[in-house]
Amino acid sequence: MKLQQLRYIWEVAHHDLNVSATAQSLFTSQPGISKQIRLLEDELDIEIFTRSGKHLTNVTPAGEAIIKLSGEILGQVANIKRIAQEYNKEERGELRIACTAQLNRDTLPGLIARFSVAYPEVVLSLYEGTPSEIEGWLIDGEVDLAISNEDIGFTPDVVRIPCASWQRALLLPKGHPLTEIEVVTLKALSEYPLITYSFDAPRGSDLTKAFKKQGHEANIVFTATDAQVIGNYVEQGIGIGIITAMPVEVANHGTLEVISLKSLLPACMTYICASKKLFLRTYMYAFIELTAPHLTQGVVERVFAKRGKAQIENSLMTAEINVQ
Amino acid sequence: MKLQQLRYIWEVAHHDLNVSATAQSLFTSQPGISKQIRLLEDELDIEIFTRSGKHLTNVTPAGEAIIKLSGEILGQVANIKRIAQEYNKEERGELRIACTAQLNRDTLPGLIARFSVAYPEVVLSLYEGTPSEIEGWLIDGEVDLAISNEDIGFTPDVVRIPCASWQRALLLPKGHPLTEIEVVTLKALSEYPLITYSFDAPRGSDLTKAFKKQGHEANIVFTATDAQVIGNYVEQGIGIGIITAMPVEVANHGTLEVISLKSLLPACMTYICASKKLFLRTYMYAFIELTAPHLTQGVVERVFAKRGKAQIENSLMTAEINVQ
DNA sequence: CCCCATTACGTAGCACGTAACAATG
DNA sequence: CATTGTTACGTGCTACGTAATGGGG
Repeated sequence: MKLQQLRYIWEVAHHDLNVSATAQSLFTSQPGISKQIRLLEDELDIEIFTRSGKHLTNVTPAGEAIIKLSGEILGQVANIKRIAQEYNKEERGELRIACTAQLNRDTLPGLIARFSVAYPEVVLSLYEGTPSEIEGWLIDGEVDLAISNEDIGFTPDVVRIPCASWQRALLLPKGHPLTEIEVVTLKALSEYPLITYSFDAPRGSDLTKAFKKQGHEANIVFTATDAQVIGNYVEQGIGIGIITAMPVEVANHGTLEVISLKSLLPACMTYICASKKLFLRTYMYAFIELTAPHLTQGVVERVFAKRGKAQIENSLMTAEINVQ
Repeated sequence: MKLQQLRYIWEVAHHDLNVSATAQSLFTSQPGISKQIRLLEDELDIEIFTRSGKHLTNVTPAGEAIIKLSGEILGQVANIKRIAQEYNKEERGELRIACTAQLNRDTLPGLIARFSVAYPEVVLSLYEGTPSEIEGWLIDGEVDLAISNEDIGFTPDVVRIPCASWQRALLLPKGHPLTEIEVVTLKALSEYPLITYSFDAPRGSDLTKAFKKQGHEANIVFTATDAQVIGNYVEQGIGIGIITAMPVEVANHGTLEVISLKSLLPACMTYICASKKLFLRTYMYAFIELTAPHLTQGVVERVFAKRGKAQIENSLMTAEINVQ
């Protein structure tokens, strides 16, 4: 059994069982992969993939389990490399970050700018996806850190640390009826078409959940990835916007009005997540600390040392800083 | 990076940094290992071992971390092989069991006899050691299952399942003063020299703890590995014996008397343990079930699926059967 | 002076690439 | 017929073993 063989079966399984495509992405030849997989199957005396003629059609149950373990092994091999680099005081390294579209526009650019000044030799890769996709990438070890503002990190092997919370706000055209009301209610909001962020959280957006909880239905007619776009459509009269009160300003000052929904909707939490098995390099701790100043290396190390997610949440909710 | 290189550094670290001895135990040449370690160190650009002249003298901090990860990787590789054999419906396999001396004499022979009738093709290895040693073997993956009657399994990655509890009993020469007393107390026991099992539990024997709890001191003058030997020395008048009321009979019927200590000392619990990361083959489940009939594959699977030791203890203490 | 790790060197094996082949849709 | 996996084959690398070398205790 060779590490490459494990890598090959893992990669093929993650390339829709297409060996040719896998070979291309690994910059090697297709027969090489084919042969190594065959050799591994011979050695283990088991079929990992089912074949129909000249096509890989499926993964056997045994293959399923073996590919999963292979993924963990490859992750630990990557950790060994990280450890070596870290003790070697290498400034170089790699940092793969996943985030949602919203954060990608509003929050990350600033973070990344500051990070890459401090660590110019770290190669940054940024992946944008839905919370579900992000969670999958974390589990598969395809990204190192993830930042999300919807619920994420329910898998036991993913550590989730709350790093900031944002109040929501209502974005209205000037003179809209709701600007006249003293106290805006969910019931009132449910009577207007809403524009908010695109989401695809594995357990549903907490916005829709908040409406449901009071027996109303959020009538979301349009979603966009960032506040600016939402503002534009509010201006067009498509609906009223619900955004997070992020530090970035919406440019449409003249024609729009912002009303805080602090008492009406739950705060929107931003989480930073990583696989519990990841060996964290110094620059990774540094990046986490950039997202929230109280998340020092010591704090994060303690979170990772703990088992059981409940403990983690408790220990951090108290330390959490509420950024408005 | 090759799997063999990881194996080599792990084995060398577990052979007192003696490369020659490691080579012998792996049936390979010493220069081969030496070279591969060097190659790995070159590739990672880091020292794993410190050398003074021609001797390996120490493990570097980085080496420490890398060797630990290597151990986990090798364990998962072993799991892949187990998975392959299992799905291949192989009857063959390997089962390495660790146990304490006491269980090795009194309990295991019967278990193993029954097991090897059911699974004649499984190669059994039995390792006898102190609870501390046993725990180390489990963590290092040098044994698959462990059975211990002292406290063990405090490491987070070790699953501990109670499988039987035994009452303790007093072994006295006929006509001994204690046979006249209606109710034996710890205070009374503390006034006689005691003979009991050898132990080396990581947190101390629960026998001595029981005495301490009531402010007395157990005056243990002699320890032996099994009840038979203890009986012989009780017969010699060296002291009075404290044994577990195991199903095996002490042969010295004529000259000795047995008094139950059920109400005086806590029951002695026997645990079966395994690394949480171990892939359990069918015959391993079968062996566990032999130790306690209520530990069916389904029950054990559920225990392994859970995280956090607290949950495990709770779920099982209730299901536990009290064998007298 | 013994033990031990490293260096030197030769060989057998194997991973990988190119090219031809076969099967699927 | 285009795409994809397998077989065939040649080559260059490398893991491993034997033998020789050198450093410590």
